[in-house]
Amino acid sequence: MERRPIERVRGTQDLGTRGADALDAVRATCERRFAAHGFRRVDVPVLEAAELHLRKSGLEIISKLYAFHDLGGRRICLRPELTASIVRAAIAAPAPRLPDKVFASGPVFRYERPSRGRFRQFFQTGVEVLGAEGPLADAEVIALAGAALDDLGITGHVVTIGNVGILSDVIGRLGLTGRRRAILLESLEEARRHGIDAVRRRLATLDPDAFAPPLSVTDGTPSLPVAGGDAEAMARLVAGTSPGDLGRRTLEDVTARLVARMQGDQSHGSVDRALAFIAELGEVRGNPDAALVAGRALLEAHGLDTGPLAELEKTVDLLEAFGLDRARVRIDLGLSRGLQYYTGMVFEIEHESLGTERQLCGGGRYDDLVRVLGGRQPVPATGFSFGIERLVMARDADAGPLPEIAPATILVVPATAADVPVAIACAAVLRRDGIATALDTSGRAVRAAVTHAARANFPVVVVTSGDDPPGSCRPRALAGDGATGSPPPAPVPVPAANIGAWLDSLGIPRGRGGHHPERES
RNA sequence: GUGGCCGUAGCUCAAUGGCAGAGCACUGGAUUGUGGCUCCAGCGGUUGGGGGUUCAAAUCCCCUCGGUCACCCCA
Repeated sequence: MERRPIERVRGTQDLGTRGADALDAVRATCERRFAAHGFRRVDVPVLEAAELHLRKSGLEIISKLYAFHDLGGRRICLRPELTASIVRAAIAAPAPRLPDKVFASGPVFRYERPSRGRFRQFFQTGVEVLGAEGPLADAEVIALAGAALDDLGITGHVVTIGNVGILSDVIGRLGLTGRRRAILLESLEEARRHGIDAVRRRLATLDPDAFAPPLSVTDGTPSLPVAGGDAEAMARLVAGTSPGDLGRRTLEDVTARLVARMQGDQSHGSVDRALAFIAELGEVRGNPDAALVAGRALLEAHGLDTGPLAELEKTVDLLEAFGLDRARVRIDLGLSRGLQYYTGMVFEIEHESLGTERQLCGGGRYDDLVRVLGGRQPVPATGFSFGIERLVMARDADAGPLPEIAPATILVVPATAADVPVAIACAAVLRRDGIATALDTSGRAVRAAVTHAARANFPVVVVTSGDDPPGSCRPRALAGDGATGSPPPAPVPVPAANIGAWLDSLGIPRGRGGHHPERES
């Protein structure tokens, strides 16, 4: 029989009490902050139809999706994020009133190469505001993320804000649509990191027609080196047309119109103009004041609507009213973020201590998602998600690791084997009093049990015996004001029902969650 | 997905082709009903897994699994 231990699945982690407590504490701190701002908890499935995430995030994401066929032959996936499910649920059961402010937490899954701060299963917590448009809603969620970080004691972070609506606007005005539009939209960061030529190369690979040379007509013989057989056939058709049939239009004019009609938006000039704009847009970043000026200059130079930039400016101004430190905020018009459903404001929060995987938070506005996922009414929406494991790492870096939490406030130890029933009864009384109480079931000597209690950070140990007056026990403080640090005379019996007040007098909290004062650092 | 580094006791690490070890932790004892310190003792390993070279492998080689760092991408 094979006895080799089963190994953990790659990219997952086993958390002991310390790690699990830290994750839970950080999640709870975030959720408390969300709730304090009027957000309400929702919960959505880990399992979803793969179609949900494919439709939302595009086919590119399929390689990172944990997807499989279930026993009924349905295509299922483990969710890679929470937003899509929340929106799906909101379409299925619309909120009675908008805006609907919700938060959700839970594990998500992405098939990626694991590294420090990156796992295949990890926890997210985040908020969504459904049914609210405009800079105020955007500013609120950004500030909410910042407030949660403040609550956690995280200080070494930077908030970067962009707006993909600007580029989206320009691409639309240039008449670029469909796949080409999608490729251009997602190339913002690529342009900055690898240069505009890298984008050009990728576009040429994925969409060979994008850079078709201009049409030319010589001697009445159209030469149309446009890729695709239909273009040639059309050229012959046009060439065979007598000039008299063309009215006042030239042959070239008609051909160009036909090409445009047949090939939609494939005008190479538009693509080149879009690429040039993308290259410039990616350079606009820095502190809010300077970047906003530069952004406005760029848009005006291209004769473009400065509306999206004005919204961005308003968002940044509102952040100050929300109490977010402006020194922490940066503008980056080249920020596009990976997931393609953002339509306006986008933002991310990075932490200096985390190395390559430094992003704590990502979010933005997604006004089209409800429609994309089948909602009948368009619902403007905005939100963000934290990566909780990364929050734990950032918190530890800025404020030191959380102190260990005691298993319980009191460890009840039977004086001898014969005293076990008394100990059980005593523990029950203490718990009824709201005091987290563990029972020592090891059977070891009292001295060893007390040593164990001290090492395990129990603030109080209680020894019970049938020899004491009924309903009483002998408590001993291992922490707090009553701790002496050396072997004392044996404590006197105290009625178990009075232990709560006794704990209060020593400044020891009753529930689990108190920390051993002498062990904190 | 590409490339580099690493993997030895529960944890942190030694052992440079020649007996697999230390500290911490854990268990018991030193006062048979009360402290973390100290002292004594004990427990603890297919050296990630598999194959190869060698008289001899934790050590060298190959494969594989896992971790990690830099890219890519993202929380």
